[in-house]
Amino acid sequence: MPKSIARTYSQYSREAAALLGALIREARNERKLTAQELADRAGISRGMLQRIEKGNLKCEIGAVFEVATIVGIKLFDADGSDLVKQLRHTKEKLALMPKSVRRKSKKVNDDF
Amino acid sequence: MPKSIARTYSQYSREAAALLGALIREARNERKLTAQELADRAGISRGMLQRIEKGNLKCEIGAVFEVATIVGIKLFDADGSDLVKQLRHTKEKLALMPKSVRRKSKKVNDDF
DNA sequence: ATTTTATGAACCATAAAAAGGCCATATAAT
DNA sequence: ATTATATGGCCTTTTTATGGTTCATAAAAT
Repeated sequence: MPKSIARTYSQYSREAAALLGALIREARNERKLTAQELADRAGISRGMLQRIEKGNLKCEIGAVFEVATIVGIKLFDADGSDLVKQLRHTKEKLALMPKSVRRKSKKVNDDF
Repeated sequence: MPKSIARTYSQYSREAAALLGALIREARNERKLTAQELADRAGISRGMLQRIEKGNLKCEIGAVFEVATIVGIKLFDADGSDLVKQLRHTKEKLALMPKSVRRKSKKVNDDF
């Protein structure tokens, strides 16, 4: 049972969401879409789009990605994107990775 | 009242979430963190982290961002990132943007 | 081999998010 | 100026995602 969680977010996460929201809003305006129109296309409510554009961290990621995609924002664009670069790396290694991880000892490996 | 929505997601959104999840998992393994440990640090449950790593689109974006941040994934990294590039553009323009958008006529401006 | 620990998947109760409506304000068009 | 449309909050109801639990399997340590 979700027991009254008071979630906290790092500043980085907050900024990331706020910036993404601002980017979405700008893209929407450039395309001359009203909030209602974009919300309809994304299959969400207008209030939801408002929260996304404000950078609300509680929005579901699927809704954010959908909206971003519709207005033409590429989270993982072609080949220049740093994330895509990292991911290429990932997918190559993924097949040979063990499914679980165990540290050598119980010593906390807190190296970062 | 939410009227029993069966939300659909674009393939792009699904892939984006799946890739991000895979990236998180790899980063977690590289840092030798167990799912429980990472979940604890992010302030989420282990089940939630599982869903994130699987690319579940219904997870809240704040949780995904937190986890990604903790394992060192930069969504909007320094200055090379394409998103940051776009955002710089955005923030400059933001101040002078109108708050609402109106099209010239009622003709649907569907140019994309 | 045995033991210990990590993961994956399902279930359930409930806190929380989302939709939809409404209204006030703001902006754009006339 | 007036009119029309867009946005931003707030509120209530309904839906859903989340945390917690359990269990089975998988992998690592011993």
